[in-house]
Amino acid sequence: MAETENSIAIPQDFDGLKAMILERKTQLPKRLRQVAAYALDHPDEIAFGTAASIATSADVQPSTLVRFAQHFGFEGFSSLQQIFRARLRERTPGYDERLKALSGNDHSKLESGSIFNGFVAAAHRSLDNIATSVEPEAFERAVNILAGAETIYLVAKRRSYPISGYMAYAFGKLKVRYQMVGTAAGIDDDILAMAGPKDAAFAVSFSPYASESVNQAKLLATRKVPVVSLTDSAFSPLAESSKVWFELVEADHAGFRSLSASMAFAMALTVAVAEKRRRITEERVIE
Amino acid sequence: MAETENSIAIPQDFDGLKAMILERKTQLPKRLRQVAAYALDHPDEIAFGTAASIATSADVQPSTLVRFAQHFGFEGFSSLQQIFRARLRERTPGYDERLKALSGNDHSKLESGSIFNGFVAAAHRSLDNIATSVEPEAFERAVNILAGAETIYLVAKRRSYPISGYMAYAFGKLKVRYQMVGTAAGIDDDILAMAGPKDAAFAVSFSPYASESVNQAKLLATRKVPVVSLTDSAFSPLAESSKVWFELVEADHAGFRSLSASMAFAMALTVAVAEKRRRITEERVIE
DNA sequence: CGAGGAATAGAACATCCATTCCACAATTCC
DNA sequence: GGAATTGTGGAATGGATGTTCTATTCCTCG
Repeated sequence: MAETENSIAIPQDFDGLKAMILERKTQLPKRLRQVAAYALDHPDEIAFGTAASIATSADVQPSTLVRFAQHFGFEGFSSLQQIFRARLRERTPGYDERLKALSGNDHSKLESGSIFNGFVAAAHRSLDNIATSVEPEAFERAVNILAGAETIYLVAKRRSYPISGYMAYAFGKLKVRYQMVGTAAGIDDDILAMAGPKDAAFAVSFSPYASESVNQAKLLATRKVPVVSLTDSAFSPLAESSKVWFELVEADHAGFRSLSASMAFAMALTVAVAEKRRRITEERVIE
Repeated sequence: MAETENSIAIPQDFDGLKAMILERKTQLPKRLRQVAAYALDHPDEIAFGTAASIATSADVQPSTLVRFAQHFGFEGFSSLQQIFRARLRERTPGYDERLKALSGNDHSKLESGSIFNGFVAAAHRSLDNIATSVEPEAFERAVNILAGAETIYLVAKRRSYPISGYMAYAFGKLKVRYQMVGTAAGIDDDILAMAGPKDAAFAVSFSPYASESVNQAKLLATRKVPVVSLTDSAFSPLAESSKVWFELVEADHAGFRSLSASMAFAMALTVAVAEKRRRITEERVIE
């Protein structure tokens, strides 16, 4: 038997496959057309089912599925199935278009360009996730806790440090009293000793969790200081010390995780807290 | 062996399962907790993978996966896997609807929600701009300059400080020698006095330009230190001191400019420099 | 109408899978 | 500190899976 298709490219994504199926469906033999119709009508079934179960549903033989896949250039049914699974994986809206737009620009021609593109794409993906992963109610509670605090303690190390660095800058501008923890070594405990129930803390730590940050958050929690935290897993040791915590998974490129979503989150939180404070103060003045 | 759980209901959907896992995670044995963390962090992997492949990824034995499933009342791993698959099934349709849902999501109903949405949107806009505004050739030149330097001096103040803060962290991880300028007051001049033509500097400053940063960049330029800079206007005083400079306009929300694009840029630059260095070193070794 | 070739069904096969089982290690509880 | 219990790793196993092969059926065209 001659190779059915090796001159024309094998579809790499679902859209490409769909287009190819539609293009050829009239020339397809009876059973294969039957499979084609079923595949486009029940893509989820193809993604999750086994060849046997799909064959039963589509009322064909398992071998027909294999032949179908091979007709479109795949090695077997399994490799065709990957296309259907990938479709479910990449559910983020607008993501595909963005990626295509990126890879189409002239950055990719140069050596360092793909690195640049990669990080921009990772940042986009992170931001796409953040809107769904952060619950508005939790955000509101976090804002209330921090807005009610006399002093806000900022806990972050290493990779998370830039985030608290920004918040420190912004809080300063907005005239919100804050205290950074962990800038100079040794005096952290003294600083934390001043914190009390009237204050609040914001801690950031991503895996691998800096043990210092975790311990400081724990210490604050035992001192009845309400802690709001930002982390990347429900299993983060930070979560247990926190009154409110946010799970925020940053996309990565080449193993370097983005900070864009965390940054956006930090900005929003900072400004929302300042805004809330302003309102509280005004109400007090009126009364 | 006694039935682990038949008094309490078996989770029927992903949210229920997630809640139960979080509830019990502290009591879970070591390996099972490992699986729990992996499962919640990589739900897609669980949905599509085989027990063997997942076990390898999560660094446990396949049998551990089965025991994990049974601990939560499932008959075996396969039935637990159904939960993860159902989760993907349910949230497939409607790319367009999803996009709309995002912009009109329930964040906006709450007080602080619009602030949150605003910052995420601003970050997206910034990133959309960055790909067009940064010229690949310039980026390549910047990478070459910094990769050739003995020590990289990082100059940034105030709002830009988090950017150099991240770069310092990443350079440290990547074993690239760097020196931050402007951390402790007073000794900056001494630090800068050590810089020479063999080194290079990366300066970040957005309007209103911190006069310190501008002056330090000037000083470095007169000492023949090549300067790469990131700023937001062609008229920036930084530009004249720089060998290569990038104009990067961040979108803003409520007057607070995003940092997401700058951050992505900084990450890309950092990694690209490290990558280039690695290559240079390898070539030297070969010769 | 009947030969030739493609398409198909169904069985056979080799592979891979989830699960079970058991010996050993770790932990807990007297 | 020893006994009992629980947790863990790794091999064994029975079953199911995707694929291949071949006999048969179904078209098509002379």
